[in-house]
Amino acid sequence: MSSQEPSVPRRRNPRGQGEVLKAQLVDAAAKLLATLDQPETLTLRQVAREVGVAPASIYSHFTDLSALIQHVLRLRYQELARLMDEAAQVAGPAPLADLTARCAAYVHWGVSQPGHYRTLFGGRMPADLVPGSAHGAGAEPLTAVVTSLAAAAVPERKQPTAERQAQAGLMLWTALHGLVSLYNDHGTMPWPPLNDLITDVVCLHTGRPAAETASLLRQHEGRFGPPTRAAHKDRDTALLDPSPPADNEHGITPEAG
Amino acid sequence: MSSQEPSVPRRRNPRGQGEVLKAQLVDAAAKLLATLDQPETLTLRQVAREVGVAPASIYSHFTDLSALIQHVLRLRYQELARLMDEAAQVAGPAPLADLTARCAAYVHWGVSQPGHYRTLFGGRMPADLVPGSAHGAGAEPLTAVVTSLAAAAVPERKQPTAERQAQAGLMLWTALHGLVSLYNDHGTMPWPPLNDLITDVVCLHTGRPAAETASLLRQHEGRFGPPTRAAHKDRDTALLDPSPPADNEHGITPEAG
DNA sequence: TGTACATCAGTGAACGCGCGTTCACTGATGTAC
DNA sequence: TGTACATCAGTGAACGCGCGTTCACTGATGTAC
Repeated sequence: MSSQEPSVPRRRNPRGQGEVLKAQLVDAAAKLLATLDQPETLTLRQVAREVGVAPASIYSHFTDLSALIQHVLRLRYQELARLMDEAAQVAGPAPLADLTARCAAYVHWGVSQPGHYRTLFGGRMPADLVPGSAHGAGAEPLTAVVTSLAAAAVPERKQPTAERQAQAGLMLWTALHGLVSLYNDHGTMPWPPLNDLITDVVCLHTGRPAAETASLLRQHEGRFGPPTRAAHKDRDTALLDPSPPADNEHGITPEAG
Repeated sequence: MSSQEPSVPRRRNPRGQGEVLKAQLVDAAAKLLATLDQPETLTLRQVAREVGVAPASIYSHFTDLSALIQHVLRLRYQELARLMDEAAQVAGPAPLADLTARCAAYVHWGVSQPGHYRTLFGGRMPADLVPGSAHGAGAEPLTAVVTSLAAAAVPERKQPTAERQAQAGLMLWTALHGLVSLYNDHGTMPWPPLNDLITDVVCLHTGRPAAETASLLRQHEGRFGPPTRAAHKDRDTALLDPSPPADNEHGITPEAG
């Protein structure tokens, strides 16, 4: 779709504005990572085509496709951290509100940008493209969740040691990650509304009643767009219930029989 | 390592034994899917090399690389279903024992065969290689877990409607999936023992006390090998704690700074 | 005011690679006569 | 018992593709004299 733009062959940037192309490359790579069915197959030539530039031109700005991708990665981690922090600020200082807001922001970001989520947390990028160190920025938002969970848990669930608190946080993170991953990868399943699932996760891990979390979640309505997925892949798999539900907007029949 | 075997150039199978190569191809593909860092990049020529055969020879037995992979997929789903059922049989008829056994089998299979787990549940195989329909066999073991959970939950957690039971099962599955995925993808993190995490998941989702599940899990010791990962990737990422713990067998320092 | 020059922002063609797929083929072996 | 033939189980070379990377280059534009 955006692969050919021969109509406007792109004017060369004026002298001193070389950085403009760099920004365009970052934007194009981000768009492709978000869009591609398999972000891990992103190629240097795809980025060049997207911008309308010769493949060799990328080397003026990045040593590598790897350097470009890592640049985008860092931006996405920052974006996610910012979104989670903003949601928490809107929610107010109460621990459960803080936790709910952060979890909701994480999940909604993950399902609205499946390609980016996969790139950051899917562990699928080739090691030579994205070394482990590139993920360091992912730690910050997660430690915030651990802290928040420790404060929000119901009294009889409070974890005595820091180690137990870390494990509880880890469990919450694995739950959120599993939710986003399966939601993105198996889109044709008859999923309940996303907010119901987020409510469930938060309740399970804090011990707080569902009504409390659910009403907190309603505060955020509109912040993350509609509670249902925006872009639906019809290539996805149906594991639990292969027959499409009648009254569900996710019920697209897979054409592969 | 197994890429070159020119010493024994492979004897052609005798007449009537053409199916032998077919089995070898399936074995080789399975081995590569289990071994490869990125199973989704498996190529037809890799399989041919692994067996020591010309790439064209594969077409005598499968129309496609896709057909070969789908064949392997079906076998893996069957294997996982069998392992979960066997574990449940050993555990006995008590609902919590049944559930714990199935969950433990799922998680241990997933972390002992990261490549296969990714292939089956990672949602990463290109759509043209693995259509959604190929995952149909994954439904059976999961519905068994849903049933088991509905029976094992503590009285005040019993879900009233079938719909709510399905959602509870979905949540349990997402938790297990998140656990296996993160464990496999972020191996350098200081993970607690796997059985502690399985215990946590089962407790969170049933409401049963931890001691009960933990003792049930001990029954299975030895069934799944040691509770710690067998093969450790040092390319993995460190999200929560980048510094290697002193007394932890997972603490391999990533060399990428 | 004119002009030589340096620099900037890229280009275009080429390279070698591994890939999926095709096609005509080969050589051993069983079988009919 | 001998021999022509059909079949089986593959092979080997070639194709066109997209890829990352390299290299010498081009053409506009600012700057020093």
